[in-house]
Amino acid sequence: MGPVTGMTPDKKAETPGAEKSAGLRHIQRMGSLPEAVDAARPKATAVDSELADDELTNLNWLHESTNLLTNFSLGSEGLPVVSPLYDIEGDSVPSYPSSCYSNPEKKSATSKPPYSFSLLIYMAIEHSPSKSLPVKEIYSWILERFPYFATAPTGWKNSVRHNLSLNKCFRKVERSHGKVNGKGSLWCVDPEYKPNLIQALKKQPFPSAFFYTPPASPLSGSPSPHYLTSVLKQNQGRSIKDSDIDAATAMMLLNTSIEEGILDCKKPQPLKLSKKRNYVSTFQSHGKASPGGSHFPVPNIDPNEDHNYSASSVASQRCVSPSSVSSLSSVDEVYEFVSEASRVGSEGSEGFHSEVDTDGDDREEDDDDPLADSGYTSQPCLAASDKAQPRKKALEELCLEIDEELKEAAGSLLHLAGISPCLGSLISTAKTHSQKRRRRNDVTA
DNA sequence: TTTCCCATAAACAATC
DNA sequence: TGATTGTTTATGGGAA
Repeated sequence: MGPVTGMTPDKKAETPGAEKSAGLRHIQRMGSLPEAVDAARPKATAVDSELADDELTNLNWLHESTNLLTNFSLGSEGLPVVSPLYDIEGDSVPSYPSSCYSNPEKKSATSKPPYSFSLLIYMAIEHSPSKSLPVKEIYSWILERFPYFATAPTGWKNSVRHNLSLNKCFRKVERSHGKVNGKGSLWCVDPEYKPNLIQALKKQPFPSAFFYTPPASPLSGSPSPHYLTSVLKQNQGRSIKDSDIDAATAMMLLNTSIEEGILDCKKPQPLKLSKKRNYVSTFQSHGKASPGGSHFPVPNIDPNEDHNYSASSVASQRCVSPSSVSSLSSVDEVYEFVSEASRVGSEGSEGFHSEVDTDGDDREEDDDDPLADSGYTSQPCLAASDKAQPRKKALEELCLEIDEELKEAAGSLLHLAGISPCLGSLISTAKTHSQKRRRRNDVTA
């Protein structure tokens, strides 16, 4: 077979519209959880839903998410959250302290990851620095994150390859000439389908631990990741730029960060997640797939048209209306919002410990971890003790640093929320404003 | 019950 | 030659 840089003839044979439809529908289903996981998955309480309704009308979600982002890469026990992609059932990369995952619900490493192969591949590829990986590397990545596959029958590799070949989301790219090792091609995510994959990710049902936030935790009052994913959803149809995708990936990471932070918490109320087949089509060109796909509705790409989601859908499928997200009616509100977000974010970090990579022997890719890209990988934590006084200056610098990161995070989230990029400068200004205010407070304190 | 999605298995060819 | 990679087809289970 000669070098192939595009889709297979089979893929090309389909009409673009049909392909998109197919991709969407397939992705709709990609988040399916295995029964075992589903059984342990929490169901949303009515209160959760109501809160979701209320809170979706303001920017609290962003406020809180900024807080969350502060702890982006910090587990509840100060352990690094290098990746969100561990088995969400609590399995961890062996090199990590098991205490981090000492969850009563923890299952053995034989538990199957709740991600479809498509998502696993997507995450693997997105996690790579070059956003492209050879099959072997994809294997490795999956194995590293999901020990389940270490003991699973080898058929999963076949499935991975099968997915790569059949799934329109993935594209084969030729390795650069002069390659030294390896055979086969690199695989990347087709940008055209990235939004679909992101949507699949954000639709990913999460197990119980994901959504429970202890009231007293620094995440207290934080909206469930669903709030964030709702915002993502709001933008689902837009032409998602790379930055969006990075942010979406960040959200994905955030979700797991939340998980990490709550694994030790009591069992949460169940979260009822419903899935609707609103998208029609398939990534896979199975013979069973409807040919042509002409009868498939065009995927909804208009953020204003949310009819892809049932009004009765759970909070995770609700969208934050653009107006609500953009409800900052004044600069002061923006000031207040950003300032508060930054302040809370900085303070919230107190509850989290220094991120020390206890797993330095593995994954050179950490350097390219999306978390790192987001600037949330590693934030030293200064103990709040008497000794902190001489470190005040350092602490302030740290706060400024964190502020900067928060600003970026907020910017990304605002962008995702559909708020005009012009707000970025506004946020910048607000940031300065908040910093000055904090300094004043420090002085008075 | 039907339809669709997904996982899995298998066969086969091409390439290293 | 064997292993790996990539493609394709078939099939069964689960969910809507």
